[in-house]
Amino acid sequence: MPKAVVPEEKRRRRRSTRAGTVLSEQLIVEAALRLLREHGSTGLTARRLGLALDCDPSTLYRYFRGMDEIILAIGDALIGQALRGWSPSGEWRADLRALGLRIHAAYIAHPQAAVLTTSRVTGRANELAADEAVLAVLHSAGLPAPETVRVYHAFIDQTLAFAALDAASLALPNAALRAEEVVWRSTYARLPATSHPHVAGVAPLLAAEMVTSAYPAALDLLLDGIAARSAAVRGRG
Amino acid sequence: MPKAVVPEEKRRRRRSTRAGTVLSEQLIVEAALRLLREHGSTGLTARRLGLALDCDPSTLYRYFRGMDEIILAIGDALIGQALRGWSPSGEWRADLRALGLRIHAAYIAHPQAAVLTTSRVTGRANELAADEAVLAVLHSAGLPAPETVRVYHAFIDQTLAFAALDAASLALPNAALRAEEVVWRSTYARLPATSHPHVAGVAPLLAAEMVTSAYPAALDLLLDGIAARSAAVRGRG
DNA sequence: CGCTAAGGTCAACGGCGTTGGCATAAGGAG
DNA sequence: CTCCTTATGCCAACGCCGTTGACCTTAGCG
Repeated sequence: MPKAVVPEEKRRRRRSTRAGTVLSEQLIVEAALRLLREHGSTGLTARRLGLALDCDPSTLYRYFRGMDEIILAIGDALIGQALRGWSPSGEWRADLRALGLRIHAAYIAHPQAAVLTTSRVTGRANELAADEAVLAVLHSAGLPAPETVRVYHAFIDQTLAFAALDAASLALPNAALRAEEVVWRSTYARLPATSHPHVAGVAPLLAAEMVTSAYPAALDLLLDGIAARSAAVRGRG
Repeated sequence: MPKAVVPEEKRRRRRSTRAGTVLSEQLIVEAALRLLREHGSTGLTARRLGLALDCDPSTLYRYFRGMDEIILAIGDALIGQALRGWSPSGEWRADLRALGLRIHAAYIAHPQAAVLTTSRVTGRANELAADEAVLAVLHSAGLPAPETVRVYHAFIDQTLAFAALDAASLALPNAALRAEEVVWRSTYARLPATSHPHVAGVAPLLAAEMVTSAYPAALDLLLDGIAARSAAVRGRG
């Protein structure tokens, strides 16, 4: 086994596999994303990856220290996509909203991958860029520094948390997904008004609401909260 | 293998294992929680559970259809703990805040278990009771029904999503946890002001803030948002 | 008291991540 | 053009995993 994996930019000798293809980190990550989409969030295995790339599973260890490092590389790719092409407009509320929706959307576009990566912190370039962008936008809202940091934390964690939660629903195997739908349509819709009056009272609305993501609504509520504090600060100051 | 697992309340014959202990669903769930706490969120395996209970792993299949059903039973137990002893005060904001913090706390008390269960919907009794409680509280805030449902969704998903995210951090293996700490103290704290001025500007505040949960702050912002809308409705109505 | 079947045990299957040893060919040095 | 080094591929194996089918034993009912 390699004591240390050769970093991608230092690779000189590129042998081809028995099938003739030449491997690379990028190729592996792309294959992994494909496997995840096709086989679900538990469908990414070294053996399957080897099968998809037509190489021996152990070959992967020449590129990554283990399966976990492959997962981190996938997460890095996702967060990179989120901010690609974004630039601030100068209006803090619109910018914060756009940032949140973009990050959320990037994860949701690959739900099975998101499930594995959303709660991992890497400290890599794309993550840092996102944090800087959010703090820059908040700066323009005019809050004092401690409040800014608190709001930043709430905003970024809420975004990641909802991405993880929504991804988990989307990534459920079909069988489990239908089981959940059945729960909503049968259990919740037929709940007797005597025992659960409030649920029963809004059951049809619930059935329609719960199949969508609550993130946009939660984001807007959060932004309302920030706006209220920002206004209060300006009123005092 | 049993075609159908005998439900707990119908069990008559209770043989003891070779070790003399008599099994039950509750005993198994308790052992599972212990294993999770001791060995991390990936440390719950049928073989280990058998070892802990001093029985053959296959015996577990007399009580649960598989590992996944054991995980659901664990989740059910957690959400049961969250609401035990709670009762509404009548003041919607205080009640909603208490409910959110209680559910969050119940999951956080068992982070390794929470990681496995937070994003699962079971439609079981405790889950329904929690939903009814939240809707009842929101009803007293005086929002129109569609708005109530939207706010309910945002509230409950925010709570579960943060519980999952925070649990994931707490449940990290010690090695990974220290690695993340190092990222915060080294990467973020030493970021040059030229490339990341806003991060650099609040770096010390960040280091202190990011090791805590953002849920209370995010919850308060959400409540602020709800209060603003509730006030607007009352102003119009 | 004797029968039935619930609930225990055992052995085995196929799959997993990971590793050490080995073969081979890429690419620099002369 | 040839030789040497070593990066990078492959193979076989280890010890886990969840799950299953066959078997045995004993609790509890008639």
